[in-house]
Formats: sequence, structure tokens, C-alpha cells
Amino acid sequence: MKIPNPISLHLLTISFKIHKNHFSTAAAAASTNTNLTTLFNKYFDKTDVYSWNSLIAELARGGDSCESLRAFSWMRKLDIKPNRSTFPCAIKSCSALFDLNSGEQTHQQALIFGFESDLFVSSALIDMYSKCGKLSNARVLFDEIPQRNIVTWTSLITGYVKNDDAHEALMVFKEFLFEKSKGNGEEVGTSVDSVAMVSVLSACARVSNKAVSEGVHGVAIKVGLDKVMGVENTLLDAYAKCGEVSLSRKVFDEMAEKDVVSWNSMIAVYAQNGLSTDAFEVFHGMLKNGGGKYNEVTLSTLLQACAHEGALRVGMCLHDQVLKMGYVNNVIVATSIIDMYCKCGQAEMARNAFDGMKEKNVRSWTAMIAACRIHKNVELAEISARELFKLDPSNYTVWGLEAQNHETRKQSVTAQRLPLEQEYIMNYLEHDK
DNA sequence: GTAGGGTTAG
Repeated sequence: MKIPNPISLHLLTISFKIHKNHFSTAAAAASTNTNLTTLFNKYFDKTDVYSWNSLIAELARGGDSCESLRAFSWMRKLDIKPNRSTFPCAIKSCSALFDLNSGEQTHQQALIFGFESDLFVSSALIDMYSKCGKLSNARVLFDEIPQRNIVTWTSLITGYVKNDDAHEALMVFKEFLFEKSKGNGEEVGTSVDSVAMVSVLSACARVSNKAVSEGVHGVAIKVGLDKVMGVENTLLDAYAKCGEVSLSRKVFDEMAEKDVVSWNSMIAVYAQNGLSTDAFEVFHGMLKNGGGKYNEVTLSTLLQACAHEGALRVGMCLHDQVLKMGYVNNVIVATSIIDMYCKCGQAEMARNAFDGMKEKNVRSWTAMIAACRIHKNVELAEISARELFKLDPSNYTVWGLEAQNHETRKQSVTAQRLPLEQEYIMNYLEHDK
């Protein structure tokens, strides 16, 4: 029986997971899940590349990238020949996992099967290399493509943005516009789309230059994409990051429709510019007109506004809401809570929130150290700093602690010198070959 | 049947 209808595919996806368990825990599989395993074995045609493609795609779409890659390698072990639809999904799973090794291997396979000039494969590869920090590989691939389309252009632009080079991202966009103006292929208006505009505008947000943002906004108007919600959301952010809060608000007010990202973005604009009252006001509007649907980003941003305003009572109320909605284990949200308590002068509450955190990272330690300082608990600050030091030896918070403790100071010096020593050793070994 | 995007923490 052939697969792809959505319902059986869903069943197969589940049965695939069970199938995997079947080998590791035979007993468990034998009890309750035998039916699905049987289903899988019965309906999944393991000789059919289309079945494998569907499975790999479905798993990748569902965020189960690990299983998606397992499916790909299983398929290869059975010596099933992949086709042009197999690779984009498999490569996408490598990017999602930031797995450069698998990415390179999959790239090699794509070359072996002759898909090096396939645009779907190329754009997935450009995305994969840039997500894995290998932007130069992405660039080489891009330069080798004879006929680029908007997706390959966008992949490269996004790659530069994600690798902290928004300026180069804008240069690539400029190159794109130039190429179109020469009359090569389609015109700008027909080739650019909203995803590309969003990507370019996110680069504008990072370079924070008003003229540049206005220029890109102009392009969006010219090609008729300025009224697309996603574009408006990014444009709003881009203007705010240039310090143009009123322009940002203008975009927001003129939106025909707003989603949760629109509301969150506008709240963030005010919270980040110290305009807490406006941030609360937008949230009020969100509750009234936004269908009352807010998320962890909303709460985290509002906590930031409370931190700025010293609005402890609102902050505590938001903390309650975080607990109710089950966001307490989200590192960003939890860090916002610690920071809010800290800035409201409640070091004890900050510490309680910190102790309750399941997962801690550099930012939460940093917020905790700040709370200790406010509480004038030098000893605890010192202990926290040492913990932070283990996570991130180059963190400025540790350096800023004035290293009262001799040991901390000694470790600091070692950490500063270590990279140089490593470089020296590497050089030495290179020349000794 | 397949590729690319936006908001939140010091």
C-alpha cells in the first residue's frame, strides 16, 4: 500500500517513534504499542523513496529533527536512492540541530546524487552552513549558483544577520537590487517577497540607521509588501531600534490587523526606551482589542517595564501569571523576574526566584550577582561570580566584581592569557609537522 | 512532496 495521505502519515510518524523504542525496550513495545508497530511495518513501504521523503519531511516539520535524520540514515542503510525532495528536508534537520557534521555528510551525498545545482538543495545548504557558523561556505555555495532565486538570496541575507554582520546582509540586498535593475531575469517587484523583506528589515533593525530603514521601507511600498503583517511587525522594530519611536508607533497604529508579535513588539519598543507607562498602556489595549491572548514574551517584556519603573506590585502580579501559565522554567522569563525584583530593591525575592530556577545560564547568574550587590551580600556575589566564571570565563560581570578574592583575580588573569597560549601551542605544532 | 523570515533578558 502506498502512503501519502495525511492521516496515515501521522500514524506512521507515531509508529516510527514506537518502532525505535521497540529495539531498545522490547518489553514496553510488546505490551501496548504492538498494533502501531504492526501498522508501521505493514503500511510503510521501505522500498519506496516517496514514503521515506514523507516521513523525513513530517518529522522535520514537527520539530523532531533528530528522528528525521535517523530516518534519512536508515533509508541510506537500506540503499534507497534519495531524490531531489529528500535532501532539502534532511538538510533542514541538520540546520535545526546546528549539526555541522551531519550537514557536511548530507551535502556530500547531495553531490554524489547530482543535486548540486538544485535550488531547493542549495538554499537549504546555505541556511545550514550559516546556522552552523560557516558563513564562508555559505557564500561560496551562493556564488556558485548560476540562477539564483529569492529564497537563495534570502538565505544568504539571513545568514549574515544571524552571524552578526547586518551590514553585509544589507550589501547583499543592495547587490540583489542592482542585479534586478540590470534587467537580469525578473524585476524586483515580481521576485521579492515578504519573507525577504522581513529578513532585510531585521538587518535594518541591527544597523539602526534611520535613512537605511526608510530606504528599505520605500522598497517595500514600491513592491506592495508594506501592508503585510510580518513586514509591518519587523518595520516597527526597525524604526524603534533607530530611536524613531513615533515612526514605530505610526506603523503600529496603521496596521489593519495585529497578531501577538505586533503587540509584543510595540510593548518592547516602549519598555526598551524607558517608557514603561506606554508599555503598560499598549498591554491594556492588547487585553481589550487583541483577544486577550498573550504569551511568555509579553510577560517577560512587561517585567522589564516594571524593572525600569520600580513597579513591584505589578511585577509580583506578573510573576503570579508566569506561574499560572507555566512559563517559570523558561530561562528568559525567569531571568526577567530576577532582574525585576533586583531593580525593585527586593534582593531576597530575586534570590528565591533564582534558587527556584530549573535551568540557569549566564544571564540568570548575571542578574543574580546584580541582586547580591544591591543586597550588599559580597560573599554570595563572590560565590555566584565563581559559578558564572565556570560558565563563561570572559564574562564582564566577573571582571567588574573588582576581584576582592585573590583566587578569582588569579583565575581572571589565567583566562585572559589562555587563548594566547593556545594559539602559541597551535602555531608550534603546525610548524613542527 | 522539497528551501528562506519577525517580538522577549544585562
